[in-house]
Amino acid sequence: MPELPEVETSRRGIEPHLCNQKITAIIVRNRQLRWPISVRLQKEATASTINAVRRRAKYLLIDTSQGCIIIHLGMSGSLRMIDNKVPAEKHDHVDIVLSSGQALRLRDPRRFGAVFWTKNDPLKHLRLKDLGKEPLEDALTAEWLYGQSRNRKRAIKSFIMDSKIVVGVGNIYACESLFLAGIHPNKPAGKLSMQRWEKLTHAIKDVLSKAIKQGGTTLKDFTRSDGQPGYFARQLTVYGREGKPCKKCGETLKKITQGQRSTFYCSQCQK
DNA sequence: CGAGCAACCTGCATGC
DNA sequence: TGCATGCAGGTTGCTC
Repeated sequence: MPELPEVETSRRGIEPHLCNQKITAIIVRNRQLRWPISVRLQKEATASTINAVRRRAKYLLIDTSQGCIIIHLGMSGSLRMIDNKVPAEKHDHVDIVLSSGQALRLRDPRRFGAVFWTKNDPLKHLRLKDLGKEPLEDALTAEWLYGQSRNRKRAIKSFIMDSKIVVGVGNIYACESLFLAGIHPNKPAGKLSMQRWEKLTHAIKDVLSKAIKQGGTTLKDFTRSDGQPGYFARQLTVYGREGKPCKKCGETLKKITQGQRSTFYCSQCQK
């Protein structure tokens, strides 16, 4: 159930185990993910060498000497490093087996995730080419968001979750960011003042980077077969806390539905 | 442009 | 114990 911090935490966890390794085999037990896994993946990536593990939005990019493996974890995907003798369990769909004797194993019960293979620039891939700004990069500024939001009537929550604008702000962190910035989730994006955009931009960067930092400390060993690599305890202020008191003012937190997703907020703190 | 909805799929909590 | 229901951290793509 990964949002951007989980994906970045996964990236950091697997990177040292993957870099400079040769891929000796790719085992696909079930190709039917969000999009079917191409047979070319096994044919063309086997025997290649891994050069780097990058991230763009919630996509992991495994650069190899022959092309790039693009992985999205969807709602329920997780990655871990395993000893390649460890038997696969029910939802373990893909193993990327390495010369070290380890393998990168993808588990995804709901199969909303995806694995793509491309020989071209992965950033030009159909699923990546129209993605918006990275929230943690300096290029994402309040000024830019303010400009993008002018004359837009969409609810602010749906606006910041739009991956054509800014990537990586999932349902949890959208709720948390809006609370931190004191902005009502239904506020039309185009009506936010520059000052409030500054607060919100800061809140988004703050919430995401703190979650990554926390993931980094909680996630010590990505190679163990127990535990749940990629997941870590979150300290949430509003998400999932409807009916409970606001940690700031004590008001009972509310839950509404926006675009088929649950939104949690405090009607006192967020206007 | 944007709201609303269905779709992809499985697991889990809840209530009867 | 079984069964039905509703919900879940993502994303695409359609209609109106």
